Amino acid sequence: MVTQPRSMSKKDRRLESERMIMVAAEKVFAEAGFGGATMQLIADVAGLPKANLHYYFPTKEALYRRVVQDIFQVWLKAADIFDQASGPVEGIGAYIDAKMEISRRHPAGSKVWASEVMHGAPVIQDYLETTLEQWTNGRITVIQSWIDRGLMAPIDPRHLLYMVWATTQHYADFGHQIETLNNSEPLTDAQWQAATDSVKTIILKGIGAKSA
Amino acid sequence: MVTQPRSMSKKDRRLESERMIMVAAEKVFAEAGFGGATMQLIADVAGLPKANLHYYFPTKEALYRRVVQDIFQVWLKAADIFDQASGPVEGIGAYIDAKMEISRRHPAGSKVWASEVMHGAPVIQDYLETTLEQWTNGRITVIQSWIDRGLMAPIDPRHLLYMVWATTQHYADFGHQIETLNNSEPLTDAQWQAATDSVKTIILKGIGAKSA
DNA sequence: GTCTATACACTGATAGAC
DNA sequence: GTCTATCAGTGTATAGAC
Repeated sequence: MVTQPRSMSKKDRRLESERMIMVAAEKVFAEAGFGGATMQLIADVAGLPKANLHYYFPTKEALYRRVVQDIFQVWLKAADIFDQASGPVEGIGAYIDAKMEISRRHPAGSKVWASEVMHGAPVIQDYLETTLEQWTNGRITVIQSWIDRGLMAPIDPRHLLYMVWATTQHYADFGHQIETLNNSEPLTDAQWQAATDSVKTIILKGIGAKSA
Repeated sequence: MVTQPRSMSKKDRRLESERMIMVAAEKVFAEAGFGGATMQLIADVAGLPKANLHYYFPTKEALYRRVVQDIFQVWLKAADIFDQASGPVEGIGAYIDAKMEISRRHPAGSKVWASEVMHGAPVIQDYLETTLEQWTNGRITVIQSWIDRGLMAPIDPRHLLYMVWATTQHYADFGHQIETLNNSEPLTDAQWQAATDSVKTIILKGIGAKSA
């Protein structure tokens, strides 16, 4: 636990405490799942007594909900880059770069998201039906316009998006398996770059992407 | 619960009971995770009193271990098709077909496997280090030989395998999300075929695969 | 082999002193 | 706001009748 400067306002200290708890919670939820995680363990990782967690978050489920919502925001923000692109090479290439970077820097978040969806999205079903669906449909329109302009082959945009999600998130969600198959060593900078290059090469070539 | 014919031998009845429990366990572990699953719920799904589970499987963990091992066997068996192929179009194409079929027919198993790996493979770490590593290295050798013979582009075979795993398993592990984005309807036969075709088209074209 | 009843441990949540 | 002590509920596992 890090001592907080006394110069902080009450609001800042509350936000700081919440943030510390959520960092610990994300890690524990990712490693143990919602059912396997315990408030005691989250408290230990955060360096606080268990009762403090219940002071800032009324229930375990409320804490979990906040963690999942946070991840979704990070994930959506990374997708902005998509819209600034003039064509599939720039747009999908940059999107793959951004998602691979998140898998590398935020693997716990990706795992919590995967676990939530795998269990039927009991907590974020409404986000899937509103925000995610709208975002997806918007991106499908963009990809379709690239196809119509002859900038890429007539691939179903929806399945292309699924492939990008699946492939990039795999390096976070199945990171343990990948590390085991890498002589139980974490991927080096060069290996992450090689992974990203492989993914981009196969997908961009596979859809016949041309620069705009 | 289905009444068992009295013609069965004791051994057959034991195997039959174990199988019924394991089918229920796979479903419950997939939906709730290891920590969220309860022996009571598994017993209810299997149509047996809770105590019977402990008669056939000493602990919850032992039952879970058997479920994960079973999935791994199914998964390995589907990969045999890889070795009968003369080139990447046949080999990788058939492998994608087989894995998509497993995702469709065995989604619960795929989710249990994903969950196990995401949580650091506490139960099947030894399989990752032995069987999976050997299988992977063998397949890398095959793919490399295709590259050397000019049958496909010089893609890192390891990342190609990861892409096939990620993409095909995504349709099982994230099936709930995909269904939600499909107007909350399960994919039809035609949609599964379109998904499989999209995946095969992009990957085979992306690696510049040629028939042998 | 099968089931009911129960022991024992642990978890989420809270009361109340400071 | 923070912490200790504790409660109520649930979970795994087992004892013992049939």
